Amino acid sequence: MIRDLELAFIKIHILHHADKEGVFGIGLMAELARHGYGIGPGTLYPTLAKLEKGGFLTCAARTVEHKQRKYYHITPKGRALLNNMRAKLKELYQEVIEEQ
Amino acid sequence: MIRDLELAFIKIHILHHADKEGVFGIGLMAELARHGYGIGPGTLYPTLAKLEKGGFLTCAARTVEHKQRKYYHITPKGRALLNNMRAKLKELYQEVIEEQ
DNA sequence: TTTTACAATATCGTATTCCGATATTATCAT
DNA sequence: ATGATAATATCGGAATACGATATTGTAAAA
Repeated sequence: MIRDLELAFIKIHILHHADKEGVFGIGLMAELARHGYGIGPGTLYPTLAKLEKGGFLTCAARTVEHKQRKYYHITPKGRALLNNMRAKLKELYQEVIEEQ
Repeated sequence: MIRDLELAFIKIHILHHADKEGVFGIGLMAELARHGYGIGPGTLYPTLAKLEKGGFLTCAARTVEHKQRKYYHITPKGRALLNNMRAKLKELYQEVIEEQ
């Protein structure tokens, strides 16, 4: 009932980070935890897979620091979604925070 | 995959409006449509019922303009949630919009 | 070469949610 | 009473959430 609100914010975070640099599962979990968001592997990995399947992210396996990771990057379609959400976020911010 | 992002924003909208004044189903649908959000009765009414059940909104039936409506108002618990989401929204805004 | 340890990703099952279409309820005018 | 309209409620198939568990890949130790 409430959780989905956080999850939505988490997804926007993911798109935003995937726009700036490659992101991978565990790294994201740590980054999100730093921001006060909790998400476990059972939710995050299927989410990344769905974002890839939907064409918003691309995936490339790479070995870094002796660890096999799947790095995700944003696609043009993903960037379009992100920009769309940015616009909605801006509007929501203005209504819910600025004008009270 | 994407829809839930909009839905989260819609729920925050609902809480925000229910904080300012009484809101009811169809009125909300029109208001949200004005903001570019689409939500049908099959989603909105269960959502309102769940928010009430969760203790975030209270409900009072009233007859206005010859129409029987169920007006929802925010509760202290709902306001706490709203403020929590406001804080997260602010943080997200700063990260995703301001600092690019 | 096997084994061990560890990091990273993937899957499973139950409970919950979404939402278009349809049904139900309430009110007033005729 | 009857009809018209506004508002709310319900149904069912498809999709999602997520803790717990399993699987895969890498490198150092035995």
